[in-house]
Parts: sequence; C-alpha cells; structure tokens
Amino acid sequence: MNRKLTPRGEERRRQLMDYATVRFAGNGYHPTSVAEIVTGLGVGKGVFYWYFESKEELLLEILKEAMNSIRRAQQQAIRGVDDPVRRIELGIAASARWTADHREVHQVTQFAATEERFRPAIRRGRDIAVEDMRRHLHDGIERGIIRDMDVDYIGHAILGLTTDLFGTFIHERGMDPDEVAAVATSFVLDGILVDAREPA
Amino acid sequence: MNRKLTPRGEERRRQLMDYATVRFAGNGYHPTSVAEIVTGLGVGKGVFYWYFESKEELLLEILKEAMNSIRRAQQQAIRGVDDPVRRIELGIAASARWTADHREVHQVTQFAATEERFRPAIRRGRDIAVEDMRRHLHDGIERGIIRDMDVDYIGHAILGLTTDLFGTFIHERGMDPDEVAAVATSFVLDGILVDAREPA
Amino acid sequence: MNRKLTPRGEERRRQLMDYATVRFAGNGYHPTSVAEIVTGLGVGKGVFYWYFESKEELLLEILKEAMNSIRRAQQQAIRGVDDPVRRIELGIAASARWTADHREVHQVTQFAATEERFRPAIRRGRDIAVEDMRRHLHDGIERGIIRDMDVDYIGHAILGLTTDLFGTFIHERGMDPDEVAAVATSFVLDGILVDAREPA
Amino acid sequence: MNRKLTPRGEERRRQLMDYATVRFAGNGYHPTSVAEIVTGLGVGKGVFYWYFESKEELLLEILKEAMNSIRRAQQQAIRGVDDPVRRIELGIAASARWTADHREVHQVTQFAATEERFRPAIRRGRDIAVEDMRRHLHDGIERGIIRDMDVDYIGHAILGLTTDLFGTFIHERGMDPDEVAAVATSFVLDGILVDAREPA
DNA sequence: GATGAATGAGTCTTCATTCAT
DNA sequence: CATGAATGAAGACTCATTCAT
Repeated sequence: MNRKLTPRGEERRRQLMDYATVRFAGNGYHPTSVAEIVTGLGVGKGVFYWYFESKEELLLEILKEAMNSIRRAQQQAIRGVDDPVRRIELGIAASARWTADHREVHQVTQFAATEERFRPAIRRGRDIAVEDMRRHLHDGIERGIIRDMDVDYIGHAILGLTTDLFGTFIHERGMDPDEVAAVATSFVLDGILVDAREPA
Repeated sequence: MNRKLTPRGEERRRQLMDYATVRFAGNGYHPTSVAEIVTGLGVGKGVFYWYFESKEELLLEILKEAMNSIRRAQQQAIRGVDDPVRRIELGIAASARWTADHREVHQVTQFAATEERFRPAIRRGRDIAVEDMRRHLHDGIERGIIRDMDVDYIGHAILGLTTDLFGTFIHERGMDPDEVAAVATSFVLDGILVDAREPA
Repeated sequence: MNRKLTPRGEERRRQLMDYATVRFAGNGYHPTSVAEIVTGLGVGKGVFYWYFESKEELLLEILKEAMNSIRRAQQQAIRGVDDPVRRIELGIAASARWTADHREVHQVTQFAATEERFRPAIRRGRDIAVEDMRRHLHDGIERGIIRDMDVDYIGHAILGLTTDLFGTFIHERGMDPDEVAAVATSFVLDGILVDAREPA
Repeated sequence: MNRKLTPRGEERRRQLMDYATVRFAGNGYHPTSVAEIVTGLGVGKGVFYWYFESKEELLLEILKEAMNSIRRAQQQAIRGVDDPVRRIELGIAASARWTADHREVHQVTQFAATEERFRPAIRRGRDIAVEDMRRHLHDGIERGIIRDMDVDYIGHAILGLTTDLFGTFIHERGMDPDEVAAVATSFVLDGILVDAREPA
C-alpha cells in the first residue's frame, strides 16, 4: 500500500488516521470498527481500504507516525544544546508537551504494547528513545557530571518513569505538562547526579 | 453472580481464571475467545458462564485477584519492619518477585489499563499501592530520612518507574528480579534521600 | 410423566405451575427460562424435571388446567337454570369473573394460540366452549326466543367478542368484571340498532 | 437504522419482511431464527443486519406496515360514503378482505399481542381502529340510527368480534371473506334477539 | 476515487436438558 | 427427592473485508 496520493488524498488519509486515533484511544482498538470510523467521517467503506490495507496496518501507521513525531519534537528541543544534563531536561520537557498535545496517540501506544503483533513497532520506537537517552547519559558520565551507572538500566528507568508520570498527571489529572516535566526532571536528576544540586 | 461453590466448583473457577490469564497475556484479551478458553480446558461452553457472567467479568475478577495478591505479598514482606526506607526497599523487592512469578497477570493488567471499562479496576488497585507508598514516604519525611517532597507525585513516580523497569527487564529481558529490584531501589533512594547513603 | 405424587409433591407441582404461569404471562413463554422458574422458587433444576417432562409439557398442563377450571366455573354458574338466554348471560358473567381472577392464565392462553404446537390444546378447549354455547343458542331458537341463525357462527362470535372485551376492559383497563359482562351481554342479546331491520 | 436505500435495497428489504412474516406466522417468532430467514432467501447473514437493527425491530416494522396497510384499505372502502352504518359495514367488509389477503400478517399480529415489548405497537394500531369506529358509531347515534350506547365499549366489541370471527372462519376454516363479513355485520347491526327487549 | 451492498466466519451468550452425588 | 454442575447445540449479532456499479 504505497500509493502516490494527490494532495486531497493525503488529506483524506490524515483524516482517517486522526479520527481513528481518537476512537482507538477512547474506545479501544478492537471495540472500534472500521464501519464506525468511516461513518464518523461520513464516507463510504471503500475509502478506508483505498488508503489502508487493513485495520491492522492503520494502527501500525499511527504508531510509526507517533514515533517520528515525538522524536522530531525532542530533536528540535535539544538542537544546539551541548550540556547532556540540559539535553535530558529539555528532552523530558519536550516529551511532556508532546504527550499533552497528543493524548490520544499516547493512549493508543499504550494499547499497542499489550498485543504481540504490535510490540515490534513499539519496541522500535522505544529503542530509539533509549538510545538517545543513553548517549546523553554516557556523555554526562564521561564529563563526570553524572554518576557512573548502567546507562541501559537508567535509560529505561527514566523513560518508564516519565511515561508513567505523564500518563498519570497530565492525562488523568489534567496538570500542566511543564510543571510535571519539572518534577520528573528534578526527580531524575537528583537520582543520577554525582553531587546533589538544588532541584530545578 | 455470587454463587456458592463447592470445592470442586472452586477448583474449576481457578482453572478457568488461570488458563484465561495465560491466554489473555499471550494472545490479547479480545483475540482470545471464550470458545478457546473452554476448549483449552476440555470442558463445555456452558461451564464458563456457570462461573462468570461474561468474558468482561472474568477479566475484572482476574484484576481484582491480582491486586489482592500483590498487596498481600508486599504486606507480608514488610511485616514487622519499622524503618520506612527499608519498607520501601522490601516492598519494591516483593513487587519484583511477584511480577516475576506472575508475568501473565502483569501483562493482562497492562492491557486492562488501555480500555476505559477496565480502568476503574486498575485505578482502584493502583490507588491502594500509591497510598501505601505515601505512608512510607510520609513517615520517612517526618523522621528526616527522606527529603521533603510531594509524596503524591513521588509515590506515583516510584510506582511507574518500578512497574516499567520490571516489565522491561524481568519480562522482556528475563533478568533476575532481585537484581532489578536492587537497581530500582538504588535509583529511587538516591533520588529521594536527604543524604546519599550506600544502597542496601 | 404420570407420577403418583405425595401431598407435598402435589404442592410443589402447584407452585411450579403457578409461578411459571405468572412468568409466562409477564415475560412470554420463550423468554422465560426454566432456570428462571426454579430460581424464582428457590429450588434446584432437578425439581422441575421431576414434575414435568419438559418446558413444553408444563405449558400444556397449564392450558389443560385452565380449560377445566373455566368450564367448571361456567357449569356451576348455570346449574339449575333452564332459560337458555339466562344461561348465556350467566355463562358470560362467570367467564368474566374467571378471567378477572386468572389474568395470567388468560394471557398465557393467548400466546399458546399463536404457536402451532400448542394450538390443538387451545382448540380442544374452545370447541367445548362453543359446543356449550351452541346448545344454549339452539335451545333458545327452538323456543323461539332467539332468532334463527347459524349457531356455529354465532357461538364463535359470542366467544370472540367476550374474550376480546374481557382482555381489553378487565385486564388492560382494570374495570369491574360484572360491569363488563353486563355490557357484553346486552350487546350480544340486543344488537346495536334501535329497531330490528333486515340484515344487509 | 434509517438508511437511505437504493431501489435494489428497497426490494431486498421487502423480501426480508415478506419472508419473515411467512415464517413467523407458520413457525412462530421465537422459533424462527435469523439464520433461517436469510438462508431461505439465499443471502448472507449480514444482509439482515444491513436492513434491520435486530430481529425485534423487524417484527416492529412488520406490525407498523400492517397497521398502515389495513387502515388504508378501510379508508379507501368508505371513501365518499356518508351513512355511518354503511361505513361500518364497508369497513368490516374491507377488513375481512384484507385479513383474507394477509393471513400471515394477521397471525403475526396475534402473537405480538402476547409479548409485552410488542404490545405498544399493537395498541397503537388498535386505538386508531377503535377511534375510526367510534366516529361512525357516534355519527349513527346522533342521527338516531344507532342505539345510544357507550361507543368506547362498543367500538372495542365490534373490533374484537370481527377480528376473532375472521381469524376463525376465514383462516381456520377457509371461508369466503365476504360471506363472513356479511354475517359479522348482520350480527353487529341486529343483535341476536327476535325482538328488541330491554337490556338486562 | 467512492459508494452501498453483501459476505460469512466468528463472537459472545443462552438454555433446555442430563446426571453424578 | 433434590442439588449443583455440566453439556453443547443453537441463537442473535458483529465486523473485517470484498466488489459491482
């Protein structure tokens, strides 16, 4: 399914992905039918299968886009910053904002992680994120700003910690993403820095 | 559906819950049919509905039991221990071991968190866990061993962090739960203690 | 299924039939399950099949009893009365009272008439009633009190008319059975025209 | 379920309703499965649910159509006729013919009256018919052609009487509808007594 | 490109009936 | 007599997918 799409086609595809994301997040992937998606958009069923090979492929596309999107957000946030600790801070803040802006995508991702056939896509995204984090940690350790620890563990830990905090406080409790990011950062940094320094 | 069950009945119910848990974890809740469950157990379809009102209720029961089980494990682990930091350490270790021993239940829980109708059950369990953690943190703060921070945030953070670490390292990578618990603990403690002290 | 029953057994059977009648009337025959009946009576499922061969037989028994019961009521009401018109009047009044006292049985009978396998039982009962009515009409005609008409037609007509009036006014509108019987009788006996005129 | 249907769709819907009516009448509503209906028509199961939300809705649609159809037949029969007695006669005759031509619909209606959830639809139709009848009776009374009686009672009585007579003699005994209508009319108009006498 | 219609395997669930205890 | 448990065929309904128009 690698059709070349006209601009109008691109937009249709966008609509389908966006609407599906909202429904998947609110109602669950399985409980949301293709019929529901096309009806919600006021189009016929053929449209769906013109743009996607299957419902499964649609979800995969959503996931792929999500990973690209969040990565882009992070890269942009740390562009030109040298201090690895600062990069971590900025990356976390960017993630928090992205999560706040893409509540539904986040929820869909959570689901995808629970079903075997979608896990590879999830892992791919997460591995990239961990890789980024490891680089920062490694840099920090080399420069002696970060305690010498297993960057693999810690990378995962930071990711898990932030993901969960964001899910809980931003989505469930509607808190300000910057504030949540600040707390997460403070928590992360005071746990990994060589010398305790004042929380941000 | 609050039938009084004979011992034989109790056992059947157990079998159904255990087997369903395994299938839900491996194959997903939705993709696993009731037919598959009863066939796997070599019983008639009616049996399922003798013990559970619906497939949904079954999952809810699995979740309820899981929350009780893990809580019991934690309580037992910290029984008689006074030092709140030690209680946190022991609680985390107990969780790690429980997670290792109940891989499938853990996975099912992850899924349940992604579908609205199951979330209340999940929240209930998590709130209790956070509550326990808050108590320990609060005690620690009062005694001056733990930095004075928002116990609500931190409680959640610790839970999210450990949950994710366990999922990733114990389940996905097959690592030793005690080891993972140790790292998690070290990470948590060095982040929240007034003075860095040697990890237990 | 012609067990000899102990007095206690008789009572059980009674309970089952009465309760089933109520449920069948309120909820419909098909929508009411055997499980519901025994649960409502707080007994096990075996009890049901001890007294009845099947759900179908139960309904048939209910019908048989109903026909006997209403016939008995009518016979008793006209005992010793000679005037055929008066017998018709009294029979109608007795039916009205019986219908009022056995609302549920009446409703169950209505249903039974709609399903082929129960129709024979219904027809049996109705034929007896028509036969009684015909006898009265015939007597009346012979004595010159009743116009000479096809007693078969008229017998049916009177039965249909009263059955429907009773269903509508006694059950649906909760009116007094004696009053409804009076109107029905008046209608039957006098027709509706001011002066008799040639039938169209 | 208010799909706009193409002509082809309209036809399918017709087929489904007609065939279902036949099966419901012959076999009963509950004993007739959706599978049986679609198989009998040689189409896939999904077709049924494309046109009807449920089996229940289908029956409701059948009832609604029946009421419209019979009313239309009556209206047409009495169009332009002024004499209320004549209108009653013609209405009865039209009903008789309609009943003869729609044996199955009539039987389905009988069933529907026995199950609570369908009764409202039945009542709606019957109330309209009674209303029509009352108007005629009222006119007749005002003009002094009909005895002064409770038009509500009598309206119901005439309806019940004719419905039952038609069911019995037209359907069960296969008699000519015009003949049956004539007898019913005569009965309604003249009563059964030789000479009018004071009502009991 | 798009639509309404159709497919049919598959889902959850019900229920009359049977039977070991 | 009575019960709890079990059976499994059958039922209503869903839904991803296909296709003629």
